[in-house]
Amino acid sequence: MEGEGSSSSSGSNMNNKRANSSLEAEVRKGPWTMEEDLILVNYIANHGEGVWNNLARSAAGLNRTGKSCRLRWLNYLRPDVRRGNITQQEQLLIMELHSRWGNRWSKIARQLPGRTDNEIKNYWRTRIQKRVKQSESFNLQNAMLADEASPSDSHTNSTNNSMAQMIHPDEQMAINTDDIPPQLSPDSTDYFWTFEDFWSTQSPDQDYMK
DNA sequence: AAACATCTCAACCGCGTAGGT
DNA sequence: CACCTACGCGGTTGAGATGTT
Repeated sequence: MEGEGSSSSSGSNMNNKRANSSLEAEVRKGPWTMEEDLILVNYIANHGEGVWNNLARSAAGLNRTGKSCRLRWLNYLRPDVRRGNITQQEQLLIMELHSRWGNRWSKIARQLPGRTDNEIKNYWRTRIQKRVKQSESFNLQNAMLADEASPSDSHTNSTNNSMAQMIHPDEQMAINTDDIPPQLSPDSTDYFWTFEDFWSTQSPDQDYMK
């Protein structure tokens, strides 16, 4: 279904070293060079973005697929791409939107100007999801301990504090809980989690970045 | 200082879908 | 309606960076 041959090459032999093989004349893969970036930026400056396969064919000196060009532009070269750490505000928004929409990264990214779906997806997987998993096991341990200590007492009550209580007042404006449906949409069950899960692992002054 | 482990993120792939013929 | 092409999305990979022993 794709006209640019993505299916014709095995994913297991596609890094930079391999790109310098005899096949390079056909299509380059792997990390972009500064020269390639310049060619792409100049071409888009002159012709506008879109029609990526045309671009890939027409831009002299650029032996990339249209798909690769699109990705490079959208995720890295576009002037309005924000680079650098995700702010705490952005993090909260990502968490809220993910709880609402699941892994709809491009949809989430549209709510964060300058951030790309790829960046948000990576951020979620490497930072947030990791903490959620940690907190799940942590909560499980706590639950077991609580059951041993006082079987009649519900340990779940402790997680029923509203998220607003745990978030700095400045950040509460980013969260409109009225917009959050009572339950997730059916397609988001893979990554169901709660803010309580996340914040239970955080101390107030903790640095969220790296 | 070296070896090993873990993390990050740019880039790839496969798939679904929209639009044109 | 069937087919083809192009685009966009989400999942995954792996090289390089960073941390730990």
